[in-house]
Amino acid sequence: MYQFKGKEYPCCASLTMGIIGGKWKTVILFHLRDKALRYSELRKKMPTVTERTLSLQLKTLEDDGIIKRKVYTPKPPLKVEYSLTDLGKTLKPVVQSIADWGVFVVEEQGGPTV
Amino acid sequence: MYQFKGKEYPCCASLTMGIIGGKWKTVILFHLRDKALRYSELRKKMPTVTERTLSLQLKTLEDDGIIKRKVYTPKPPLKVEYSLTDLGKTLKPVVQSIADWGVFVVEEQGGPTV
DNA sequence: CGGGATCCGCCTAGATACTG
DNA sequence: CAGTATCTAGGCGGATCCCG
Repeated sequence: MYQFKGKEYPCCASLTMGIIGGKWKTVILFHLRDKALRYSELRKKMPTVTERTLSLQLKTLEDDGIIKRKVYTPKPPLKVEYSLTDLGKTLKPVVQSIADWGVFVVEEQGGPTV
Repeated sequence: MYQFKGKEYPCCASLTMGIIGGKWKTVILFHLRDKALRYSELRKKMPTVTERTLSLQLKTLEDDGIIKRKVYTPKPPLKVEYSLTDLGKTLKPVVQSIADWGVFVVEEQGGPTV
């Protein structure tokens, strides 16, 4: 049994998936892997996600201590940037290998435009 | 846009997650990472999964060409073994890094029994 | 032994409208 | 600009029973 943030997981692999699993979280982490991004910048990089879902996933990642949210303006219009925490940075190799495999598979079978 | 098995993904990372995402698939792949296992052996290693879900996830992974199913007996009681395909073996580094991070996190914060 | 069939609950995520 | 509120649906996964 593995535990993290009060949740229990039957396997070390499922713990990680509990944190970065779901349809969008790895995509968010992938885009934040080497620079902070504003909310609107993330939306541009993820055109098919809804505002609500993006917002929810960001909050979940923040609660899990993977990303941090920094507000720059005291009053609207707000400027908010998201970036990886130190813990989040330890996920970079994981996210990278996930992303690499996606590229690998597309290049292997079928190929993209090649 | 990335494609695999007729499905479209907005990001290379989401493609991979489309294949190994979900609550159980990485756990299955983790247990199959270096040896073939029977259905009942997988169940023992994953006590909290239901038969239906395990069966469903195995079939999905098989359809995606990640694992293969080999039947050894012509009549019941059946002996069936699951193992990684060549494509599935290319996922081993990904699954390994996912599993490693789970172990890392547990050791970092809180620690297990230590 | 290794599942398939059925039924169902819950959570994830989508659509849309609205606000500090 | 960066979200929140509400409502909804679809699918994942659980429980149970049954069959080759």
